Amino acid sequence: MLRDDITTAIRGAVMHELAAVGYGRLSIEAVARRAGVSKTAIYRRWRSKLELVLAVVSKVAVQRLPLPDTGTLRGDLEMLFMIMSHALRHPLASQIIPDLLAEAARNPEIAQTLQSALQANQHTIGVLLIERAVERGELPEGADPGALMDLIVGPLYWRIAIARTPLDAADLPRMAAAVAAALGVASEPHRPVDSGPAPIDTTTGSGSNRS
Amino acid sequence: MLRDDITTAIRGAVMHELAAVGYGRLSIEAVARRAGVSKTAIYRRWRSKLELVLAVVSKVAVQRLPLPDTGTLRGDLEMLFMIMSHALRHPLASQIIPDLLAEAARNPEIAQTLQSALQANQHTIGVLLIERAVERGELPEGADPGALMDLIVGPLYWRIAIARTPLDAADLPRMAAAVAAALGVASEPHRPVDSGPAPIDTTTGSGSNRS
DNA sequence: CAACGACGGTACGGTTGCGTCCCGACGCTC
DNA sequence: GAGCGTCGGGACGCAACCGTACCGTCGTTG
Repeated sequence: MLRDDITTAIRGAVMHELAAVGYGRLSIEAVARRAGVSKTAIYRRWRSKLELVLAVVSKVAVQRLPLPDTGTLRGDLEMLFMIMSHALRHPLASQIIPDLLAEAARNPEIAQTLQSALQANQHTIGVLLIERAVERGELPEGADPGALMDLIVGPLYWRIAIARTPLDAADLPRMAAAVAAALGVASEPHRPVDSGPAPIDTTTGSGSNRS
Repeated sequence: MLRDDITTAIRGAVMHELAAVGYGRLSIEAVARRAGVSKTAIYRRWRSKLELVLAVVSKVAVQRLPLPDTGTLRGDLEMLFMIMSHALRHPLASQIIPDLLAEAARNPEIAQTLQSALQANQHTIGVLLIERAVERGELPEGADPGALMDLIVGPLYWRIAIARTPLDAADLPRMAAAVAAALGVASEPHRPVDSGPAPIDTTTGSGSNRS
């Protein structure tokens, strides 16, 4: 029986090492050093660096985010943003996630693992949040969660993980409101592009308004 | 005098190598091999891997994107999205950019270089696109380009570089419309958050609707 | 209490990359 | 056409890491 405490130490070391040097430069030796463990201990548990990282990351990524129903799309978004920004603020997460996502562009196995993890959360978010909004009448039916996902997670992810501009908690409601508006527009059934320079209805404009 | 053709070959090799293995695993030897050049040729031009990459990337990143005035915020966004998606579709760019952005989280020099490059484009986008919209009356004055940037580039970047879902060109207008709506809401002057579970107006709701 | 089995740790050969040094080749100048 | 300066290429010593084989230890079982 493999000792749990050592397994745990390895897991932690992988996370820290991943954050410190990234997947590309992650070395088994460094993980072993940081964990205060021998390389053999690691090779006994996982066959390769890829397997090790995938296992550790999967274990962490599976943790679902709770997403309470606030009663409104905007409220749900605000809540989601708070949770996301909290999660992405973790120094480990904010370094590991972009790194692995970049690595996923090269390594199909990593891509698939992340895709699965992402898909899980996507369902938490997509199915829950969006379908809730549809049921409330805040979004029209037939809204495609996949297409809306970009609008939901894109801005916050960019802000925190890419631009890394400090994000005041007070900014989240504003962002939530903006995204809610975007979702309204994006999920409208196809409408002809009002060509030309006519002033635009920046709000959801035509149909599909609630209340 | 250093031979230009060799310098060019090195630059190309760096880009390809960067895309293939990422910054973390980029090795001078591999660059030299791919460029069909000796290591000395590289060390004569740059002192280290970091300097090499920064120089090559800076050279590429400086190229500004043209951004014609279409007459409307939505049109400008659509145009911008087309340009961005075109640029991000390049296999090299779509692998190098996320990789370097992830690396920037660890390496301050890379962060600063990218920040500069990003800031340049940010001004192209922010000052041009947003101020144009303000002048047209499509956005209220005092809109903070920095805060709006997340809404503009976040969704498309997420879609192409992170989720890597195929993006139909026909989807861009929809996304542009959605983002335009988001910008309208986000740039509204502060308004009290309607607290509580009262049904929320997911659109811009109260005032400030144009047209 | 003895023997077994599974564990973690150390040591090893092989590989890869770093950064440098030296050499032959090429072009330019007088 | 001879000499000089600069270039690119190959080789070297050094360090890190990979994956494995072997060794001592500990807990368990009969």
